[in-house]
Amino acid sequence: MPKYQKQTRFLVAGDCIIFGFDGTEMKLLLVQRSLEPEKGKWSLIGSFIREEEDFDKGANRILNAMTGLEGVYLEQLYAFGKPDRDPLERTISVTYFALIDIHKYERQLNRDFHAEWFPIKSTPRLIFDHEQMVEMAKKRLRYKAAFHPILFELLPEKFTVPQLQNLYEGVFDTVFDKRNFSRKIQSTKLLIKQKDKDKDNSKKGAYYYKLDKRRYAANFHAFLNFIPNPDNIK
Amino acid sequence: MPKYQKQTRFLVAGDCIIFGFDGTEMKLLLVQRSLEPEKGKWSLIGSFIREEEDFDKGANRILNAMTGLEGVYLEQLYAFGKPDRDPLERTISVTYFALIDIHKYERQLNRDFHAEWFPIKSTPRLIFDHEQMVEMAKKRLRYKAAFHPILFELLPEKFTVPQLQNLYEGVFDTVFDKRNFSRKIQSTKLLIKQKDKDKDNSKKGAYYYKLDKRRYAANFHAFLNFIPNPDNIK
DNA sequence: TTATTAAATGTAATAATTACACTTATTTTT
DNA sequence: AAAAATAAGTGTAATTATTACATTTAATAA
Repeated sequence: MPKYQKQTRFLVAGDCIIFGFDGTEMKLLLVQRSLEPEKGKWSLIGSFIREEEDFDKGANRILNAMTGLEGVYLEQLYAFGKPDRDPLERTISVTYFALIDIHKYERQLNRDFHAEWFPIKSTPRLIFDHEQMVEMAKKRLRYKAAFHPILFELLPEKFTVPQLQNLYEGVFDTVFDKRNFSRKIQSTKLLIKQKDKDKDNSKKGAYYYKLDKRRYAANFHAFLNFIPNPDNIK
Repeated sequence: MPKYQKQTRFLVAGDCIIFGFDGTEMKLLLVQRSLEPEKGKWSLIGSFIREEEDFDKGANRILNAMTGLEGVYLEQLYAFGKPDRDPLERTISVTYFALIDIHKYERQLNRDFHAEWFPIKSTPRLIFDHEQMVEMAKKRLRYKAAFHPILFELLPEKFTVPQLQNLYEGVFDTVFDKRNFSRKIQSTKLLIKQKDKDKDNSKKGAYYYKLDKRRYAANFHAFLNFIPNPDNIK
């Protein structure tokens, strides 16, 4: 192992795969790249990691600059490092995936970038290896959601059981029996029923629920096996 | 987002958390560091990533240099990037965990390093953030092993059911009922019973089994929920 | 008032998990 | 040669979780 002095140093970027849910389908927040190469093409949101910040901090900075949000669910996904992934110069990308309540997103916060939500089922071509990153993020999200109540991070404070089911169905790209789904979700005791209903999506209206945040924090790890077989589904 | 030219470049290392199983307990392969800072202290096996290689290739190179092995199970764990994790100069570490058949390891392959197997329950102090890396690797291994038949990677070609149970008990730091364990492992149909027995560990002897590699490859993802609740165990 | 829509709810059959104890093969001891 | 010791190997019943499946209800629109 040689001395530090002889080693090559690399550019390191942070890229964020940002998921949102509009009540009906899963979406991905993308931007049009503002610099060469590939200027104007669709891209994940990213930036170079700065000298004094770690990856978590960098990812939070990137996310905040683009959405104005703080305290968002953010998890390191993978480090991508093919030597030629950026044709201009070798750049490592440490990727994070984020789950945000789409309603809290402030449109066009950052005037320098054109950002847009795309349904995950119809995303545009992305630069470099960003499509591979998105695929990996989708897979990781499925996995995590099969074992932990992570998808609540995508919902507003008040939501209905049918909305929740839509969300799970979107993530797992399947349909669930609503009686079984309801029983299973209720058995977690994470939901607190509200007095009022959402009347926008049906005549009868569906009761609103709130997440029991205390239980959520306490049971996050104990939620395992919500979806028995995420790989086998469908 | 600024131009590439203004950005800082960082050193990037690959570090490997290498697990082995000696038939009785889980072990970790560590080396005494050969360069300053912290020269002579125990450390994970690592090296700087080279200009032309990606992380997977780097991790394989590191592993091969230290053990002589190829085609080993190797999986990216996490990218560690605290600015001060290496006091000499900021260095990113992309970590990998490896599962090897300890019997295939050739002792003192590399004369430059003093490498040693430690029981995972009694490892020495490690340099930098390497202990944190090991903790994360242990946790990831548990998770993965709860859902996929990954632990076979640690076993020799022929092994007995009691050995396999020891392995699972070591990884999950618990004990299982041997009747239930045996039934569950047999139900996967991944084991092929041999005619001969291992007589070293008991008077009666335990039948050897081999892994059905075809089924293993085909069902790796479908093995889910072998251990229902890895977090809750014990 | 009737038709329409989506929400809410229960039960029986099947499958998976758990708890639990004795017999067997072999070697070691007396 | 018999008895003791050791770990391997095996079965069953009780409990719990999962699946499959259809009707009623509340509210609005026609």
